[in-house]
Amino acid sequence: MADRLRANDISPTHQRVEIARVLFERQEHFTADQILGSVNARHAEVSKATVYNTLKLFVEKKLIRELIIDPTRVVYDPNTTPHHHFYDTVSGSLTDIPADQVRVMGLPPLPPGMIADGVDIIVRTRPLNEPAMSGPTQPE
Amino acid sequence: MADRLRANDISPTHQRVEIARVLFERQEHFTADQILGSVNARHAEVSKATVYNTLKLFVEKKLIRELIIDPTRVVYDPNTTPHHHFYDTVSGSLTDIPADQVRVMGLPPLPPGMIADGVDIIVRTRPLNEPAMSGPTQPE
DNA sequence: TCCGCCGGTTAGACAGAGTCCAATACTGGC
DNA sequence: GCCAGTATTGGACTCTGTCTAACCGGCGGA
Repeated sequence: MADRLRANDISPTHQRVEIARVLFERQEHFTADQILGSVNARHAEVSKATVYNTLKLFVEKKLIRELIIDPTRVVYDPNTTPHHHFYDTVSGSLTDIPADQVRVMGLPPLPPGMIADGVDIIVRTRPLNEPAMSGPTQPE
Repeated sequence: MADRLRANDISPTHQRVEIARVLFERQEHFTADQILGSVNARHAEVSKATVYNTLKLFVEKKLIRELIIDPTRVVYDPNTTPHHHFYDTVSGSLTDIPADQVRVMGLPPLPPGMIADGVDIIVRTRPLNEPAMSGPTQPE
């Protein structure tokens, strides 16, 4: 794991390795808070500030992606292959959609002087029986 | 404007009408805070709580849409025709993309027991010269 | 060995968006 | 005009994320 960080130009401190371990061993979507909890679960030793610093660093170095989907919290995604998401507006859970099958056609040209930074597709879903969507996210 | 609210099953109180006026007269994207400011620009007449209550109500009644694009604040969109967005990650500005030309192909079937609630496409852009963004998402 | 540098970490204060609550004001139907 | 139910309100509160200033520790140089 330390090597993986080194390969991405990140000096592998103890804390960073712990955080990377949480992110990459279980290939899931995490909030900063969940990572803070997971890392400190056994016996605690990473601060909130470091978690935020480290996540920001990992995003910069493209080890993870930041997902803006839930109005209340940012989610970090250790899967950096191109993909999109199903978002269950009731439970708040995310499911990956591999991008290689997906094709988007008919997008207009970018505004002048701009270049694309990425295309995100979010398919919002809800359980069949659920009355309707009023408020997103009801975690757990 | 009162009629427009009544037509959507909303009793048109003064506050709601004021808020609706801000949203629909200028056809732009607004944050809750901007609306609070706009409505109270002349002299204070609507409280923060009411702005949030009303926006939530309007979303429920489908007079406006909620856009989750910026990590720090929700944006409300008075344009309810199907459309997507360019998002300038540097300036934060949003531009509409009419949906009628856009076609998405190859999406996998929904997870079992789920129905789609909508598909959002966000094309993140940045100015040509801008040194790259530390911010959101980097697919493709 | 000792020293000083410097990147990394930290606690806790802080900021901003949004929610909650209990009291009060208003609206609409009669 | 009265009343019941609905809407509004200020203010306290929560939560996520940021900032700051102190501190820690590894490493190179003398």
